[in-house]
Amino acid sequence: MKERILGAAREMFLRDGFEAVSLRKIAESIGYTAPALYTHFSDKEEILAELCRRDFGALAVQFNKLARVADPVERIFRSGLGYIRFAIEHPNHYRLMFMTPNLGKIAPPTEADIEAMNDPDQDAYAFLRHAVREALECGRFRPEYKDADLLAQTLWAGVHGVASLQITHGDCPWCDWRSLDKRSKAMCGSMLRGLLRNPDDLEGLA
Amino acid sequence: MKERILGAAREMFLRDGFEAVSLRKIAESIGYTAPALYTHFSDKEEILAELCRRDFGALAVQFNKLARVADPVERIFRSGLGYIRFAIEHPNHYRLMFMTPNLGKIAPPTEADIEAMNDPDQDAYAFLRHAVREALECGRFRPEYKDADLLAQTLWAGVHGVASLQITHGDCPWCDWRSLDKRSKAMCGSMLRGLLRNPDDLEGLA
DNA sequence: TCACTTGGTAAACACCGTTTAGTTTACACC
DNA sequence: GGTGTAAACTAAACGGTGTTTACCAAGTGA
Repeated sequence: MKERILGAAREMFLRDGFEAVSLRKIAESIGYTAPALYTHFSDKEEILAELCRRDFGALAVQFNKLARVADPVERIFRSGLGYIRFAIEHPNHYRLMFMTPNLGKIAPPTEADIEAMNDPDQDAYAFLRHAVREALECGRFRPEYKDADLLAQTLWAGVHGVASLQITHGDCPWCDWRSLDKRSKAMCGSMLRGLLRNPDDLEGLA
Repeated sequence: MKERILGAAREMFLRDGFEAVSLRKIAESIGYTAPALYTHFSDKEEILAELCRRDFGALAVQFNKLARVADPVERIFRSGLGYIRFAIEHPNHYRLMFMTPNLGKIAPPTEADIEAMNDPDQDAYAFLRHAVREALECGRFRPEYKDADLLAQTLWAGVHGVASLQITHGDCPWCDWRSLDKRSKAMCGSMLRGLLRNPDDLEGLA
């Protein structure tokens, strides 16, 4: 039934990418025929959307394991590096979740979703925002930065930029890339130092 | 002939996106039939690649007009904001050029391309690297940052992150985005300040 | 027993990128 | 001038796609 479809679809999407997987192949791999999928999903994109909804939580779990550090600034720094590593280790998964503009048409979040969105254990963005808020409350950031959401969104954009450029153009012969490790640390280091009230807080991390 | 194909393809790609445009529609719009395109291009992606090759230069031109500022740090800051604005004003164009992983298979750059790649007037990345190098030579950056390419790539990734997240998830009901303007300035401001030897250099820009 | 829903199939529709075969055109060469 | 050849184009087809339609079989409640 529904779970088998999602399982097969996830495996194939992650291995071959969204566009390379056809409904016929998904159906065949679990012994069904293509139109059968339409009794459970309204179209191909809804399968993708359902997978994304579920896997956002999994990313957050990995996040929490990865970055249980007392100091919020160090936690943000490590989260950034971990985020990029996650993206590069699961490029198709990452592309599915953060580089495909198909979430605009999915249903708006339910109340349960909103609750999960605010739980740092279930949502990676909430995890980041929580750390930012902690650092803000300790007065670690410069006084002109007060909005935890703005800062979290900016930090997220920074690591997303490194990750997505690597995924789409990492092997482009036109680009003379520095190593991904250097770029990741330069991004997390420079962005964070630019936010900090005392730039020396970053000593020993970069 | 070839120019008419490219002209029609550019217009349709930018209006409807790469996947939504079929070879038949391109051909029909200029009075040809689909297989005729294969006389001039080996496949659909080659049309895209040729368009990208040409339009990279146009972006650089817009860049040069936009940011003729003496101070290299201010120039970098303004370039970043201009870059994001360009991306958001031409989202399909931007997606074509920087968010589609199809440039790996196009031919490696020729000698003329390499020359253009190093000319700040013709290549936006060279423009950015040139400004970074200038700032480096003036001793504006912290001593641990010495590699102009690494810094240029990091700055590029930062603005690309803001732009691409806005394009793919800008109207996502799950995300409670701050304004694009705030996010752009927070990105360029924090990243640049984190690189600067004297953070006060940024006063009056943000 | 009978209506009705559920979950599936086979066939078809309208496309897609691409290939093949054949046709027209123009131009170089003996 | 006749002829061979290459280029530019078309009509038809191939295999594939997401999706719809029509139909069918099993289960369920009245």
